[in-house]
Amino acid sequence: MGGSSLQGWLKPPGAFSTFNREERNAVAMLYAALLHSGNLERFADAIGWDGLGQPAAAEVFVEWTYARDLWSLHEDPEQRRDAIVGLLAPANADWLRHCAVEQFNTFFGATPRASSHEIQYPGRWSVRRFAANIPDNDEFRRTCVFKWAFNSKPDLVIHGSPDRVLWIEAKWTSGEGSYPSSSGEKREFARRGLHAVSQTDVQRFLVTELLGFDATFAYLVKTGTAASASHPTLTWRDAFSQLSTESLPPFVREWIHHL
DNA sequence: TTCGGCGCCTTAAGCGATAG
DNA sequence: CTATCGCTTAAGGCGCCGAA
Repeated sequence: MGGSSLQGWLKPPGAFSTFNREERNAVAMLYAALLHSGNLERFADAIGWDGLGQPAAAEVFVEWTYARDLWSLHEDPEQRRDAIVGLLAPANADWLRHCAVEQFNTFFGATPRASSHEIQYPGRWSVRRFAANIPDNDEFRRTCVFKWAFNSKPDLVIHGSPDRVLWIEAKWTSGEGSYPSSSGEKREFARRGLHAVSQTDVQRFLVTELLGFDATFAYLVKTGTAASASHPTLTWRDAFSQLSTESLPPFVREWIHHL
C-alpha cells in the first residue's frame, strides 16, 4: 500500500469488512443473509413474529417505498383526489372534491409549486403552507401525519402471509426520531400548543391506516441503549447469531464477526 | 408550430457532525 | 442530550432546443 495514500498514515486494521460502520451496509448484509434458505424462518422466530407464512411465498425489500410506488401507478387525477379526500376526511371535503386540480394542490402547498394538471404526491405537501389553510389543530396535526407517512420509508420489510408485514427499523448510532424535524414546522407546532409526533406513530399510520396491512414492528440496534420501548428490539449481533451464515462469502462472515 | 426529451431550478427529507 | 448546520439526494415544474 503506497505510503503517500491516506492508508499510509492511517493504517487499516485489515480488510474493510473489519472496520465498516455504515448502517445501510448492515441492512444490505442482513438482506443477503435473509435470502439464504431457512434464514427468514430463523429471523421471524428471533423477533417472535408469527406472520411469515410459507417462506417460499415471502418477499423481502430494503428501502420499502410501497405507498410511493402504488401512487405512481395511478396517474388519474380523480382517482388520486378521491383517495386523499377519502383517507384524510378533511372538513372541507366537499370543496376539495370539486375544486380545480391546481386549487387542490395549492390548498396542501404542493412543492416546488402547485401543478395544474396532476394531483401531487402528499409527501410533497408543505406543512408551513397548508398550516395557513387549516386552522383547526386536530385536523392540522392529522394532515401533518398524513403527509409525513407518505415520506416514511422503513429500512427493511418482509411480506409474509397475505396482508401481514414485518417492519424492521435499523438503527446504528441514532435512536427513534420524532416529527416535526424542521425548525419552521416546530415553531408552528409550538404556536398551536401541539406535541411532537413519534416516528413510530407515523409509521403505524402508514402501514396500518393508509395501506391496510397487519404490521409488526421490530428494531435492530448496535447497543442496548438505542432500544425501543414500544417494539421488540434486537442487537445486530444477536440477530445475525440466529442466522445460518455458512453459505455467505467470507467477507460477510468477517463483517458479522466484527459486530 | 408543436411536441418530446433533457437539463436546470426550487423545495424538502434525512443523515451525520457539531456546538451549546 | 438536543438543536442546528451542511451536504446529498429526490421530486416535479419549466424553459430550451431540435425534429417532424
